[in-house]
Amino acid sequence: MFEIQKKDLYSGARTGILHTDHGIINTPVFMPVGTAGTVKGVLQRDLKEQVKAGIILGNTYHLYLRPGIDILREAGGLHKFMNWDRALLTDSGGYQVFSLSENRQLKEEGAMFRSHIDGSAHIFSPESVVDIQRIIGADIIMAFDECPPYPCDYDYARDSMMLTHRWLDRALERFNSTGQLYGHRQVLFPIVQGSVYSDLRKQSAEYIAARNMPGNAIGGLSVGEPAGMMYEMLNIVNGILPDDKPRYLMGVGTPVNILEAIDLGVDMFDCVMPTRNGRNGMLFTREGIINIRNKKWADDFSQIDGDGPSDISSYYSKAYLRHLIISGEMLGAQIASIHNLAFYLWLVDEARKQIEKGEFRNWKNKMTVALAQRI
RNA sequence: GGGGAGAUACCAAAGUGGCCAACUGGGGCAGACUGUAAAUCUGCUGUCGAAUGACUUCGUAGGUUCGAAUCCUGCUCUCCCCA
Repeated sequence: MFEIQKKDLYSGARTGILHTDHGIINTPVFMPVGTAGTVKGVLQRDLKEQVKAGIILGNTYHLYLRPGIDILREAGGLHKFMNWDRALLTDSGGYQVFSLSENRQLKEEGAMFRSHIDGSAHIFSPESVVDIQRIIGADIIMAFDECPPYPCDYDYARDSMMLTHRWLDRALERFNSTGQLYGHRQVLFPIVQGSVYSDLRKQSAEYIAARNMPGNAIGGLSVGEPAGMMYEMLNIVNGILPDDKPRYLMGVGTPVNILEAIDLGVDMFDCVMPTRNGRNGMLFTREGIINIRNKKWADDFSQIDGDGPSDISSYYSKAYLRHLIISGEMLGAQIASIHNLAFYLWLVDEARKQIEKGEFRNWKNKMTVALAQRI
């Protein structure tokens, strides 16, 4: 499924190709988040033509609650339902165990949720989450895990990690005893946990590596811990996870986080930041971060990002986009989302080119300074 | 011409003797957002100061009172009803 093309001599960075039945994906890759079967505010057409996304995310928890698995099955899976013929990855709902923690109870069997929509009670188990993801039909599906919060004491982190491991083995059993429903291949990625504790991360990475799955994910990071801690954990984990399998860092992150993680050997990313922060007026550019709501852009009629990552980025002016965002116009959210996503895709694509040229480290060091800047 | 109501900060609008530099919306300015319960949330918004605080404000000019956005009088302006 995955083949490495080029390894950087001076860092852990590498380029690769990920094969799916919905197209091949060059790594490093950024995957736009489309929780409820839509990347918020962005047409599928624009995901292809402007953003140039080869793979996007959906979320098991959200899709299970609405529209529900019956509709998804009837539709023939999420690809058909949303008319997306490129690759899909579904998150398992593990993150919702974390983010909706007030509405949930954890047990060995699984997690009891209360729907954020109507308060109704539901149970997710490692098995049922595999079943649901079979019905959704994503190319890559995720094991059901617990994403512990930060800070998190050692005992909780250890117990949580071990629960995630037990859940993984149950998920694998279910996954291996069921098949795809729609004629294309599905693979399951397990998830490394262990909070910010080196020995737990090591233990978890070894456990996950031993399952010999087609790809491996790293979860439970960027939940509030300092970035340095995240890099430290990545360094440990990536030293253990097999080289010849893609490594997916879940939920990360800022452009700088992504470049640092690529440096440490991560291949796949997703994050709500380009879309959510875009809707809220934050734009990512090569020169740094723009808060387009700031008054200083009111009469700046230059392109949002001249010579930028998408046609949209150069088609509209900063002053116009500011006006739209300030006015709460939905076109503003669309433009900002498309631009930011295109920027993220450009960033990882450029990283890939730099790795191929053997100049990744130098380029990254230059870029991280500019990218973190507020302009 | 007669009768009535009103004038509060950028806008709207509370407040009717001390807890008022003045509720609340909106607007403005800034911040947050990392496997999306987020087109959401937070802070500030008279002047000066990092702050304790100081100073100037509730149409306008006076007055009553220890104390006035609030009570009294004159003036200016606005709106409504009748003719």
